[in-house]
Amino acid sequence: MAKRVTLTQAWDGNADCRNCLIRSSALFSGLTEQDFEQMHEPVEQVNMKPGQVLYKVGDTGHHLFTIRSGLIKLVQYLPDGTQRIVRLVRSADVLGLEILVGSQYEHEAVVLRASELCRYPKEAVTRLSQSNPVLHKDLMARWQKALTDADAWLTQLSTGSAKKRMANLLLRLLEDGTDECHLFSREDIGSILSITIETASRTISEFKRLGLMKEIRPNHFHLDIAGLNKIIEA
Amino acid sequence: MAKRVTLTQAWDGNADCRNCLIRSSALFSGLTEQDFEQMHEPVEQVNMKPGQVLYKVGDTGHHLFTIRSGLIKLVQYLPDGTQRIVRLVRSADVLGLEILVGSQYEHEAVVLRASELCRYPKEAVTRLSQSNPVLHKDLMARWQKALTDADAWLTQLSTGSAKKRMANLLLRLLEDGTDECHLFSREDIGSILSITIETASRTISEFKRLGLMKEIRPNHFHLDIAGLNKIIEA
DNA sequence: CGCGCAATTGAGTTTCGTCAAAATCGGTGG
DNA sequence: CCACCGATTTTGACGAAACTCAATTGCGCG
Repeated sequence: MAKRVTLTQAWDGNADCRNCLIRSSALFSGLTEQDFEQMHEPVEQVNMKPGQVLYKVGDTGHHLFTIRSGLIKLVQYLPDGTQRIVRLVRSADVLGLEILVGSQYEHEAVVLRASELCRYPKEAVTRLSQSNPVLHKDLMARWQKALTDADAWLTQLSTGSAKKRMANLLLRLLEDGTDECHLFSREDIGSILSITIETASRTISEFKRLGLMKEIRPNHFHLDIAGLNKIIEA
Repeated sequence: MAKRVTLTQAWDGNADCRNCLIRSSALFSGLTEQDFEQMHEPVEQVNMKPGQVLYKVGDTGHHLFTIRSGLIKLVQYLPDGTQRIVRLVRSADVLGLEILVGSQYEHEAVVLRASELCRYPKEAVTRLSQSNPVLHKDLMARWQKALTDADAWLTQLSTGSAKKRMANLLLRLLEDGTDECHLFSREDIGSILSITIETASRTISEFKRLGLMKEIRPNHFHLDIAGLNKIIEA
């Protein structure tokens, strides 16, 4: 699953980071050649398929990840055993920041759509974040983004009626630039919105009936953006 | 509201930070004398009373705060105008981290219980976080704590039945070491748990009837911790 | 073709929100 | 000290929303 990169290639990796097509998502785009030479372990690229688990709650973590493409869910479990999805991470987000502070992951990270990740050794991130101001600033920005996302998750997806929550989720899943979106299983939708799969299904059916969404192909929808916004504001 | 401290006194402030009784809550406890000398603006202590507003959403922020004592709510507003409390901050927490990245506060910060705060100039924090490894690490730890809190807020206070949420809230409000807790207005409880004030009131009444909580003095309760935990796990 | 799993739909129950009225609390002024 | 006022809280009755349990449909895959 992880494509090994040798130490010399790590400098190629450097070039990769600095010229990365998805530069905004690479953590190490601001690093110098020196920085890379001091790394004991190279940055590796990891490709994962839907359903695979990147890490679990309580795993001792040695790596952080950024997402180049794809979609991953972060899950936590409640005392009564049910699961709750607390965040979706996608291109330009980081996974595993928590291990810079503690040593264990706090979520279970499960792949929803085939994903390309970059894997960074914790030790290197810790050390370089102190010496490299660009990485330092970038790291803070990503931490803050995660926090802002968490707040939005709470206010948009966990507050109000099922219809409002669903509308918010749909709009949030819009492929950028279009008015289309992919959906995933009703079970995942349920544990995002904190509703049952039946309510999720019924709400979607109702939206289809109202013309707020049209199914183009299985789980791929065209959305009536204005209409959904009306529901949210109502 | 802000007690001015002169530049010379800022060095006293240094001593204060380093010997702070609530050391864990002071941001600058790891700073050197040099660090303090380079500061253009001193650290100030701010005292605030219930109801006062520390900052609002969109305010341009020049200061971060730590809480020495007291309790503050962070509020965001929904599209339909209702408000949602997204976090409670208390001793050892930081407020306003977001301005290290953006420039505006993302919440409205309102005092719930009389609070003593330390106020740090953004500029100093930004600069020192790069040069001082202790502050650097501390800052990351606090950012992560905010994120962990946000996740727990979601799973414990925004998921499940009103009874479970209320039980979680009560246990979370326990004064440490005791089995007692203060409550605040039903309206605040409502916008923490995302329920109406009526449901909040009814749930509390029911808990009292079941002997899960006894009102010692107004809004001050003795809790049946084991009993409340049973509700959560059910 | 049929099996298994996910999604949908239906019926009945529970929970929660809404609207309205009563009770309680805190403070003010007579 | 008490009476009165406004605001908050509590309680009640009703309706709407969401959950539960169950049956049905639809779909992918062997």
